[in-house]
Amino acid sequence: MKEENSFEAIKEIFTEFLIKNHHRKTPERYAILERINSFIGHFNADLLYNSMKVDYRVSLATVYNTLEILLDAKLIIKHQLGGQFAQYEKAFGNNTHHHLVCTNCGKVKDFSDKQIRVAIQTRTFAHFETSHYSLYLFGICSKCKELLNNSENK
Amino acid sequence: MKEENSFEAIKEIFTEFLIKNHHRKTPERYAILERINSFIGHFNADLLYNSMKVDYRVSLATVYNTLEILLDAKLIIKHQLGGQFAQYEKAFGNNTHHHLVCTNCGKVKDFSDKQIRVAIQTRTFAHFETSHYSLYLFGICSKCKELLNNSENK
DNA sequence: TTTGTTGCAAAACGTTTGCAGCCTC
DNA sequence: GAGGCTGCAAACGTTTTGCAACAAA
Repeated sequence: MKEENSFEAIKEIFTEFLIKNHHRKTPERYAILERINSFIGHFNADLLYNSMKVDYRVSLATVYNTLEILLDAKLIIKHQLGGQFAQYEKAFGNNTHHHLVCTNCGKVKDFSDKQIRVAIQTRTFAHFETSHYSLYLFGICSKCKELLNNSENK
Repeated sequence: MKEENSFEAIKEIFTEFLIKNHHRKTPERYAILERINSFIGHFNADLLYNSMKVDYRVSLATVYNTLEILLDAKLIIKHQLGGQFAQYEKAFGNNTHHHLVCTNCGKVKDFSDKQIRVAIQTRTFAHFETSHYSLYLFGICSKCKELLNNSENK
């Protein structure tokens, strides 16, 4: 029940952002926001575009355009990890977390750690005003470790 | 005096890495390592290539190839920040640090914080073996803040 | 009516790859 | 001499752009 309401609230935030920045409230933009809301975890522009195409006529250019606006509105977060393509993530509904990135398969998992979060958030700087942060731990996930061990022992 | 010696040590580490991994010790690879050693702070592949071109005949492909090897040898670190291109950084001669990234001008500054470092390094996971990490704090640097304030007060 | 937004396709960008010749080993 | 490495240029995949038609304001 709460889910339904909170997405309505997100749409409202988006609408307000569009009005304030003199952007138009096009159906494509709301359709994309809605699709993003249905995603769990990370996604990329291509995944989003292909998922839209199934039941909604929209161009890749519009997808990128809308992602840019959602980024400005701080409704999504952008990650630049592998190098090949950017990954995105909802910034609503999930609290601050950190990322485990497998350097073998590229998969990203989230975790929370209060001690780390507090250590970072309490740090201030004389000549820098922090707005947000990203923490990535790189390594090997258990699934890949198993695979690598097996291939070595053959 | 220490500088000279330590770079000789770096070259030796590189040589050992090349031998161990059955790579050839080509003059291009050493020339690139030497140029990287002369850099202060972050650099990218294009900057490195253009800097080499001035006095050394080398192709962009070789630059990328060598960066890949140096990455494997853990002599450099790769950052994916803006999205457009990758940035690199020497991993020798400077200890672990974190990054302040200005979202206005894109400049990157380093800082160290023992409390943050310890909090991250002591965290372990049941299904993930951490090898290294990256922490980026995004915000506005004092120079940009001044500029933005001025333009608002006009 | 104005002008921001759309879809489409072509272009741009950093990076990777294929290949013939070269040079370590 | 064998095969890894080089330079060159073409190819790659993601993202951006130019443009005419469209539709929100």
